[in-house]
Amino acid sequence: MARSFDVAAVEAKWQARWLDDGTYEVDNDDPRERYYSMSMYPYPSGAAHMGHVRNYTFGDLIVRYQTMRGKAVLSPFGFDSFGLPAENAAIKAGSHPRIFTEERIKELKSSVIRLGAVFDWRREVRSHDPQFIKYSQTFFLALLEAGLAYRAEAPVNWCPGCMTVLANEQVNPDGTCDRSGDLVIRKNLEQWFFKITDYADELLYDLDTLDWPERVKIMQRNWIGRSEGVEFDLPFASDPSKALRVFTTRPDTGFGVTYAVIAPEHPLVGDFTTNAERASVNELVERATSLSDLERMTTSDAGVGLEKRGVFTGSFVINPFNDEQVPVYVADYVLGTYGTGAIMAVPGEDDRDFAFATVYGLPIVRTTQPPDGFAGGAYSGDGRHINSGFLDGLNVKEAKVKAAEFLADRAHGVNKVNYRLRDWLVSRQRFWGCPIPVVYCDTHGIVAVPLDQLPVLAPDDVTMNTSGQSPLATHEGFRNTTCPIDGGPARREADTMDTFTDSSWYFLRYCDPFTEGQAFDPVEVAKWMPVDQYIGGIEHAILHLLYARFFLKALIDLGIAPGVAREPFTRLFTQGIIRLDGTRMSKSKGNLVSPEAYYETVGADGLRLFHLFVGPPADNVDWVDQTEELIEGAGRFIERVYRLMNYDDVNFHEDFGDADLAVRQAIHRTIVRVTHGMERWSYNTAVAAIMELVNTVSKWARSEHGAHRPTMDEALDTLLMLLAPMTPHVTAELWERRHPGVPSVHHQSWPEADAALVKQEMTTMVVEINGKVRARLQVSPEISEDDARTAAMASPTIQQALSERSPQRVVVRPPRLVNIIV
RNA sequence: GCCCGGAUGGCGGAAUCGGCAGACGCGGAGGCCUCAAAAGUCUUUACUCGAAAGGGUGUGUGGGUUCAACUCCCACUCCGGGCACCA
Repeated sequence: MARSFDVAAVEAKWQARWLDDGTYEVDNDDPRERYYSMSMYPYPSGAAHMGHVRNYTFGDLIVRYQTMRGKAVLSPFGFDSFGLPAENAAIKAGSHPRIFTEERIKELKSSVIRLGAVFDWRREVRSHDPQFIKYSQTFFLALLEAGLAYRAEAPVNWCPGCMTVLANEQVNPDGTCDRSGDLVIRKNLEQWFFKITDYADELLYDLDTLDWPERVKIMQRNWIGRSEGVEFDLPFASDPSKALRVFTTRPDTGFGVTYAVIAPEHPLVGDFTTNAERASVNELVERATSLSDLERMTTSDAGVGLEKRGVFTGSFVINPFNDEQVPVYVADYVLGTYGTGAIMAVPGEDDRDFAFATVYGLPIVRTTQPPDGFAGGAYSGDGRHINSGFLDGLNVKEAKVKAAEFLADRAHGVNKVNYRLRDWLVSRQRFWGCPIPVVYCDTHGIVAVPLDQLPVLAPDDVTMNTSGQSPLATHEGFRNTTCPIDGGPARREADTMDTFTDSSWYFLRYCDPFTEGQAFDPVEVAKWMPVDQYIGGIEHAILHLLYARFFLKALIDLGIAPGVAREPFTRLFTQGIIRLDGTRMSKSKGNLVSPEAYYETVGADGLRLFHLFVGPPADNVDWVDQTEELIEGAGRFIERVYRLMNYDDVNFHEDFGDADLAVRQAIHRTIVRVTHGMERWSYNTAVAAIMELVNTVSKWARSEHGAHRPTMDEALDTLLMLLAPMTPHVTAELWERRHPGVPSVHHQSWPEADAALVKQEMTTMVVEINGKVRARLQVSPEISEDDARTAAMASPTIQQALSERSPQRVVVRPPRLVNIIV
């Protein structure tokens, strides 16, 4: 496209100026009302791709808009610079991940600047910065001291591809690694955990206070998986002094218990197994515990026709509800890590139990009356209880209460809440992460590295192997140290922390990276927190957002972070993804579209405008052939604005006429529409409103009648201000030309609409006959019901359409509509 | 299987409350400008019957509520996403 101005030069000029002038730097003692807007800090993967562009376009629009609204806007940027890709790339290239990472940061940073996105770069954060490491380690030790970080042996998810353990959150539902796609296997290892489960309830209930997309909240609720139930004893039939403890959410179905199941990992498996059954039980236990989760699940998938696997232990327990003996099975569909690791099985009301009972020929008893026509197997809905002794006739809710009381009396029953959420496993057997700052001493065990010795930094001369051991473990100089307590020989922890630890507090560092010797001054943090608007990808709906919420709550409770808000992100916005050929655009898929080429044609402004206009920000964008034309269209629109500003051929006149008044009204109605769009993430309609105004003004200015000059000035200035957050370069340039020596358009106050001009003096009223539009009348918006009726009936077209017919009923809704029923 | 979200012209999408369906843009068609093209500009563009005036139909499908439904209710189809032995 031939441009009437040098887009690249104009954009370069303004980008340099915003940086040089520190236009978007904001001080902590700024007296204006505060607004904290941030996008999720990116993993530095090199030059920005279209997904970044889209993300930062929205973020930048908010920063510039809120600034024009008179607020002190905190707009920070940083890099999530620890992580596996850099380490793997460094191994491949025989280089160091730091070198690799810092190159990528440079690329990404410059392409973010090239987009025209503005930040207070003095606050830039990098996870691998020694200062940042120091404070991550400080927080680890604070959690350790408070008992919120602990070391335990646990069956963990081990990814053979990544050569590290993973958090539960990083394992896909099919049992593969979220990152590498390898099949994750189970290993028993000693690992570090953060006790996020202490905060399960708060993490659940505080979701209600957040202005977040509902689906993100739902995902977190499901992930936390709170469930209320009863834990109670099933006594051994052969030795009533011993019992199998089980957890259930449906104590009301107790009369339907026809067997019990114990997980293969359960410590009492041996006690239950009779000699006759020992061989088959051992075989099942061995198989179940050595299988990957994927294999374990695919061979026994619940209720979808695949056979559940289990064996009879030879023992029986007594159902306290009816004193009947029921057999105990070992089966791999019961998890050792949830509840008590054992269940009462109710095939009549539970799908999984039903499937198992069907295969093993176990009795099925219904205890809830299903509705008429119910054709399924297990029925888990509400209904009247049957076959249930003292519970008969009650509904589920009533029966639960009574059954729980009964169990409390008879079977050591207690009400119990269980969560799906597990503690957060933070150890990683990798190099490129924050070292865990503890040493192991033969005498004193786990000893924290003293604060004055932080940060513990990894040495550079480490062989980045992929042996499955932490690379740091083989570096003797690092590994061998002395015990801080007795000075005796000790070994350093060789694992590093999950990088989600870094992203759990970086937003606090942004608030105050200036105070020496502290991660941040809580007084300064309190000025900014919580984040007013957080923007990022839906892929972080659970992991990052849950961890960060936990971390802030913990830091507040430890007295480290200020307690101004126990939730870090008041409003969350998750923008849509960009898809190419139906799949998500990503570096790993190699289907990236680079923004570079567009900077040469339509500029960053054109690209930004396209992203704002193409559809609702939350929606996904399919990158198709037509997309190029849409981007061209955005560029064309900017051209039109540019030309409109250079109004050589306009016929100006002095008198203010009706046509000029109409333009003033259009200007002020546009202000309302655009402001509205800005406030509710409806940028596509805000852009449309501005386009309409440009069309109106163009037509008017070139009309024979000509334009009233002050009105033209008002139109052009307003247009520039409304567009400024969207296309910041060209608007800054045009504003400067129109108003030399006056502060930039970005320093102007957001325009306010004049209510008198927004008000319509005439509006269109529709007249319908039998719900079909037959006439449109111009009426006053304040028209009375009677006048509306009279006007409608008097309309010639209506008269004609009615002819002989007489209205049976007339619905009048002034000033919008009159509907005549005949 | 369960839970969310969605379905509107050739395309992206618009329509605070139940009250003018299709704003705005892309694409298409035609005109102007031009030696010609590009750029620009003007007109037109849901479908359909009609020469026109004018009429009919139309927001995934089928029902319902209402004077009036893209919007509310019920059932279903398809698409996207999440969860999936958590007892």
